[in-house]
Amino acid sequence: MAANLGARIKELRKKQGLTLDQLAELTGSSKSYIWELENKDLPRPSAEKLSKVAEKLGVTISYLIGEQDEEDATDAAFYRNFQRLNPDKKKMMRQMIQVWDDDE
Amino acid sequence: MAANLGARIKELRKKQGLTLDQLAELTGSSKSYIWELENKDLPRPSAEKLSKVAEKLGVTISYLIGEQDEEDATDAAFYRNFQRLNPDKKKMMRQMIQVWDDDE
DNA sequence: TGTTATTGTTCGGAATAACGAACGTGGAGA
DNA sequence: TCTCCACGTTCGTTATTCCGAACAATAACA
Repeated sequence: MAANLGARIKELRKKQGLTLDQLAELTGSSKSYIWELENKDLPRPSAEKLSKVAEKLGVTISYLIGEQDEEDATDAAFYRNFQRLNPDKKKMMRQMIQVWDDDE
Repeated sequence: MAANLGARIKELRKKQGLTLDQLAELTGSSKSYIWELENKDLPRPSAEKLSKVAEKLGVTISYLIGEQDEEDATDAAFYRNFQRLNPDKKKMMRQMIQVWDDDE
């Protein structure tokens, strides 16, 4: 599972110009463990740890685990916008999707 | 962290009328472990396991861990439905939100 | 080049995730 | 009441997480 979890973390970390130590500090982990996440064959981190890492790197856990591909990024962006809507507008969107969900 | 993770899992499981065995089967876990998640003082499940549990229960990991409140969970549910739409419908939703995003 | 920080890597061990299998419990029906 | 059966709980074991601290490599600059 997620043979590329390490690669994704490393890529995002470098993109933000962070060292292992810094990311470790930010996420309440040790740098040796962050290194393991990036380099070990089969990392199976706790949801707690990975959640913090994902948050600091600005992605979701699903993305890191590999359940989400690049294409889903567009959807994720839509979702962030949706969340900012006021309750009335959210409600309208929900109703709309309800209808569409039924056909097909 | 997440003193209520167990409570949330149990609540959602019951709401769906699932037994420990059934949820275990659905998520590739043992029932004894699902029980531990629900009842142990400080469960610290792997992202992998929790991800599957969250998926089957129709919520996000963040919600289970307690980083998300009820409203966010509703939004997340909406999002999952959205993702299942075909591209055309997604596009319409995006356009709609675009307009609404502009005002105010 | 030699020296000093800075960053990355390895290692041993304590804590615990996750399992299977045994055991307890409550409720439906005879 | 007694039996059966579905469901929940406990327990012992193995593998893995996650840590700190030591060690290695790289960068920066005289």
